[in-house]
Amino acid sequence: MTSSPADSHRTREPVASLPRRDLFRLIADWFDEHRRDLPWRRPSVSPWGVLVSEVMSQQTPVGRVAPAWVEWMETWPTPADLATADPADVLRAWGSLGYPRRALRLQECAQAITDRHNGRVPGDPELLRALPGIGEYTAAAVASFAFGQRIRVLDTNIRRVIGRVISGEFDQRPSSTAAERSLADSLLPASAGDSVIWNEGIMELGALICTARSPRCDDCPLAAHCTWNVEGRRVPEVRRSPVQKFAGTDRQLRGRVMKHLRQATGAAASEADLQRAAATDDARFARILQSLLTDRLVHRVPTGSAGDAAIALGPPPRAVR
DNA sequence: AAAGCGGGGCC
DNA sequence: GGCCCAGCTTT
Repeated sequence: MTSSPADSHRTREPVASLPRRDLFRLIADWFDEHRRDLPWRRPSVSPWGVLVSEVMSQQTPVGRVAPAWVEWMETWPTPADLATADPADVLRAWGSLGYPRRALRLQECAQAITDRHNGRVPGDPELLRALPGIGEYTAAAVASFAFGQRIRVLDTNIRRVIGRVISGEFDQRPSSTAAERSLADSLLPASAGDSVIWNEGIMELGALICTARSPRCDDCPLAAHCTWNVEGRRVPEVRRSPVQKFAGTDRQLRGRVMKHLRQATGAAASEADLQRAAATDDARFARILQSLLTDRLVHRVPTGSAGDAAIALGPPPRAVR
C-alpha cells in the first residue's frame, strides 16, 4: 500500500505542535551536514568579504558568484582597496554577474565605508542599510553572518521555506508582507548564536532542498512536519507577478553594449561599433546609450576628430584641475 | 505599489 | 520559451 503525503499526515506531527526548539534542531543538524563549502563561509573571511558576497548574490545564483568573489577579493581585499580602484576595472571584474549597476554601488559602498566608518564595515543594521546598494535584506544578512547578531533575515529562500512549512503556501509576491515578517520574527531563536545558524540553515535549505521549481522533499529534514508537504503540495495560491522578459528588451541590449566594452581591447569603442554589438536600429541604440550614460555605466571620451565621440566603460572621470 | 535593471541554467 | 535566482533603487 502506497502512502502519499496527503493521506499519511495523521502519522506525522504537524509543525504547529512541533516545539520551536525541535524545529531549530532539525535545521541545525541538517545544515551541519549539508552546508556548501562556499568561499565566503571560511572563518577567516572579513565582514567586508561577507558584504561583497551578499551584494554579488542579489539576483545572481550563488554558483556563479563564487569564482567571481574569489578573484574580486584577491584584487580588492578591503574597502579602501576598492574605493580607489578604476571603475572600469571594477565593471570588468564584475563580468557577467548581471545588473552592473550593483558593481558601481558596491564601489560607492566601499567609498562610504572608507569615508564614514574609518574603513571598517559597520555592524549596526541601520548604518548598513544607509550604505549604497544595501537594502533591508543585505543589511540583515551582514549583521547576522558577519557580526553574529540576532536579527531576522528574510530572503526569497527563507520566505519560501517558512511559507511552505508553516503556512502551507508560498506568497510569491516580490516583497515580504508584514505577516511574513512577523512570522519570521516569531521563529527566530532566542540566542544570537542560534539565530545565525537558523538564518544560514533555513536559507541553505531553501537553496538546496526546498527549491522553487522542483523541491526535493524526500531529502528534507522537515518533510514530516511541513504543512505544504503533508497537505499534498498544493500549488501556491498567491502567485508572483509575471517574471520580466529579457529577450528583446532594452536590458538585453544594454547587456550587449556593456559586454562589448568589457572585452574591448582599447580604452573605448566607437558608437558605430557599439551599435553593431547591440544589433539594433538607430533610435533604439540612441535610447540604450543614453540610459547607460545616465546610469554612469559608460561615459563619452573626446576624440579630437570632429563628430565621432567614443564611449568608455564606467562613470566620467572626476574633473581634474 | 510598480517598474526597471543581466544573464545563465534548467525544465 | 518560460521560470528562477542570498534584491535595490527610483518613480
